Amino acid sequence: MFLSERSMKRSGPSLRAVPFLQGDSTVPAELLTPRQRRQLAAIATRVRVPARRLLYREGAAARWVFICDEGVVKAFRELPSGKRRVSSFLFPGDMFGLAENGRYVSSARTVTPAVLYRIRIDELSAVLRRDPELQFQIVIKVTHQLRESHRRSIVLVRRDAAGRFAMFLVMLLQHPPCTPHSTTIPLPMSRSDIADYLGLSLEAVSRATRSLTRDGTISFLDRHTVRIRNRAALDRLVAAM
Amino acid sequence: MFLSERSMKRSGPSLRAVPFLQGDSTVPAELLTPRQRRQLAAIATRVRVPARRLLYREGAAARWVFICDEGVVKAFRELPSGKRRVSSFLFPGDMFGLAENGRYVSSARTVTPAVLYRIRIDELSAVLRRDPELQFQIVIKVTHQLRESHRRSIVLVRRDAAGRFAMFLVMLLQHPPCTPHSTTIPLPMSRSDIADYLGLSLEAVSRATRSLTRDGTISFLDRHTVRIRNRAALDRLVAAM
DNA sequence: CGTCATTTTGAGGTATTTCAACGAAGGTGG
DNA sequence: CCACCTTCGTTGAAATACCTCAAAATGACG
Repeated sequence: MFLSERSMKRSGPSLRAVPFLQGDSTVPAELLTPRQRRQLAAIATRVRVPARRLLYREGAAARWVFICDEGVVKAFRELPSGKRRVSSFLFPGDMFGLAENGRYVSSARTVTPAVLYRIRIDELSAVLRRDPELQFQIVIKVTHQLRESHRRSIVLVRRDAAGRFAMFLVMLLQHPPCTPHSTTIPLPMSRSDIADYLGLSLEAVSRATRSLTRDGTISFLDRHTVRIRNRAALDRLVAAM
Repeated sequence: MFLSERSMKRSGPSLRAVPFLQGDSTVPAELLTPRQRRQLAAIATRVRVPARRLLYREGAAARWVFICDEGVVKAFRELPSGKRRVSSFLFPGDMFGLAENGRYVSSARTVTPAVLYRIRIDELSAVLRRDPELQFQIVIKVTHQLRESHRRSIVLVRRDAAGRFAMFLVMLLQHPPCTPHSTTIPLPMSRSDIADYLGLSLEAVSRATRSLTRDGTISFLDRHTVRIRNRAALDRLVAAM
């Protein structure tokens, strides 16, 4: 299916999330200890996947859970009308493929070339039941993704395309290779992926980017690289709701 | 703070969710065994809360996690503009109050009189680490809520108010006291709560309900009770996207 | 039964969607 | 290396649907 490698080569999967309890970092941190990573690595296969490759299809029998190690993946659903909705982008340290009744609830496709850890669901279940400490980190991670999903709901309700796009950019700043104050942001996904994620038409995204470019808030080095030129203006736009 | 009772009176908290692995039920099932419920009950306080009572405020130090046993609760955030967004309604069997860095990420308020299990976060952490089987059910529950949040994102992107409201009704059919084929649905929350949940203006919700009433899809027995008169039309509306 | 909050209704303004067409980019084969 | 083709992205103009503001009607509650 994919090019796979012995999982020993690396230290094992990592999970990034903000935990329940206070620890004054605002940046999502690595949750797992080296021991826990090795434990996951023992049941994981590290696979290297080219860009635009379908990982699984909505409704298919779910055998594997994935953890993203490098690259970007999108989880999406096709609507009856043929429209597509991207329910989330998965970045390094994100987990995806958690099923419902043994079936995937959305499809997944790589956006860029990616390196993934692929873990059989039954093996993961077994390991988690054996290692409460590791499982606790999974609880934290899933909860983190739940909070992110709630935040996205707020984005989707905004009526202005530029505001939504601005929030999208700030969201990307939370993920590697960005830091919260990065000024250059890679946009590996296509405009229509962004549109499907933000619940806008492709044209609306295009007009929003153009509008932000024209007023000097951002600029494009190329189509897949944004430069923030006026962070204050961007933050104002994000807060204007 | 609230009226509290010995937690012994009942069998303990219940959690409802669709598990990862197949089990051909489409209806969310009770996850916990009687033993697990007793275990949670041992560290939980059962509190009876009047309607419209604030449970906690966004940003406050998070000491407790809640599990809804009876009634309906809303989790919401206030936006800079003063607008309100309801991020979720919590029904019996739902868990809420999971914090980020020791702080609640949204406020919570009872919609109806409610009975809640209140559990100290540190005690819950301790119990979960001690009981992997129980913790596994928590993973399933949080994952379930994550999927529901993703489904809601699809609702929010719809442009038509009537379609969003129709999906809201169908969502309510998933929760007690409804069954998937119920024809009478209680709407305990106010129109503006629904508006804040669906990302619409209060007026848009009102017009949507009126429109659905006029064409005979639904009718109102009173303002808080909907009767589905044409299920096929409702389902068509839900699917039209 | 009166008061207050909630809900409904009306009219105009605004932003996005849709439809259509053009321009740019990337990949393939001659 | 160039031509060609397909996909992706940009731009323009009209239609649609919701939002906002304002006011009336309904219902809840003491």
